[in-house]
Amino acid sequence: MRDREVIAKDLLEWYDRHARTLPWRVPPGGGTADPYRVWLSEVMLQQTTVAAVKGYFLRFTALWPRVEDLAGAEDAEVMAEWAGLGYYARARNLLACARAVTARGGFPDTLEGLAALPGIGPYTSAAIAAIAFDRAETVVDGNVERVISRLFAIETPLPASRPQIRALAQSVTPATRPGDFAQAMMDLGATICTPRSPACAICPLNAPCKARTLGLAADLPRKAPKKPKPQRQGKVWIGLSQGRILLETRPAKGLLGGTLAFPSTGWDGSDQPPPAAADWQEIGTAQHVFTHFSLELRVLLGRLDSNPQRGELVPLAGFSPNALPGLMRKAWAIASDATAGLSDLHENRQA
DNA sequence: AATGCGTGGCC
DNA sequence: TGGCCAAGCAT
Repeated sequence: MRDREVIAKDLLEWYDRHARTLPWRVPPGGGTADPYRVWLSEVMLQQTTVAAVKGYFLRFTALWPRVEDLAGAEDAEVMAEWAGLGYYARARNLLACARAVTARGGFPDTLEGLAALPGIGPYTSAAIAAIAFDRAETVVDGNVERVISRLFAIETPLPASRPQIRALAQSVTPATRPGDFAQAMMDLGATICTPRSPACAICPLNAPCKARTLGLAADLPRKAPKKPKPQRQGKVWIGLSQGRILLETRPAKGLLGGTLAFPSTGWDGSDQPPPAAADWQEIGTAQHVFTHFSLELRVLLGRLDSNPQRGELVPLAGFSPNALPGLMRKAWAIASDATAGLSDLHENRQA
């Protein structure tokens, strides 16, 4: 048996004993999983931790058990359920994908067919093809990049090393149980071959691992230096009027695209006046860190004198901060604290 | 090819 | 505590 085959065999034996139990997962050797659940979980897991995804996955599948159910949901409903998970383009693409899949009568079962759908790229198409359709596709995500970089002691920094990593990952992908192999690589990366202080002593691949042999495991993969994060500033207006609160749906593209939000300005490239005349008072500052900048958002609270020029007044009784993205939840929390004595806000807030 | 795009947890 | 990191995709 060749070295590369031994790697797959040893990893699958480890997975048979140590696979994590996850809501979207079929036990090792249990065959293929429901493509809808595989797809939904993989999209949610893009750049997102398992711990953060679990609750969202359970709520989505309870609300929409089949892809046809999700396809029939309203845009705003899906955005509200996604709120807090981040990377909101995923939610918009999720719905577009569900509708495309429903229109064509089910998920395509090939890499190329899957990759043509919105929100499904090289990683996700390979994951669905392998896990749901038992195709011998090679899945390359952040875990696989780390495991392969160490296994073969690749010292070229990411992202330049990607082509080499992909070729080596393909060379260890087995023809049988490709889905279990993909999930095994990810479990290994998540639990043993971790970014810092990898647990080489209990790793099923420690014998063939070149980085371990060279004492380099914790130093790989090397990465190109990151750019500094600029600091941005902005304002957000939380407007109240007769038991209603002023909200708007953000433009479909760009920062927090398509999410429900309080009107704001200055931090996202926009430069806007207050959305309405009101006794605006600055009550605090929300601190938030996005992928490529940090933000100080000054929170203004006011009672409207007249109808707003943008946004929509929504009854407080029908408003839940859970439908807002994280940044806007922080702004709301500041307003909520500042008005602890005001009945207007709190009689409807059963936190 | 490099950049834009969230959030929470970790040490 | 601030930087780093997590099952990437679109453009």
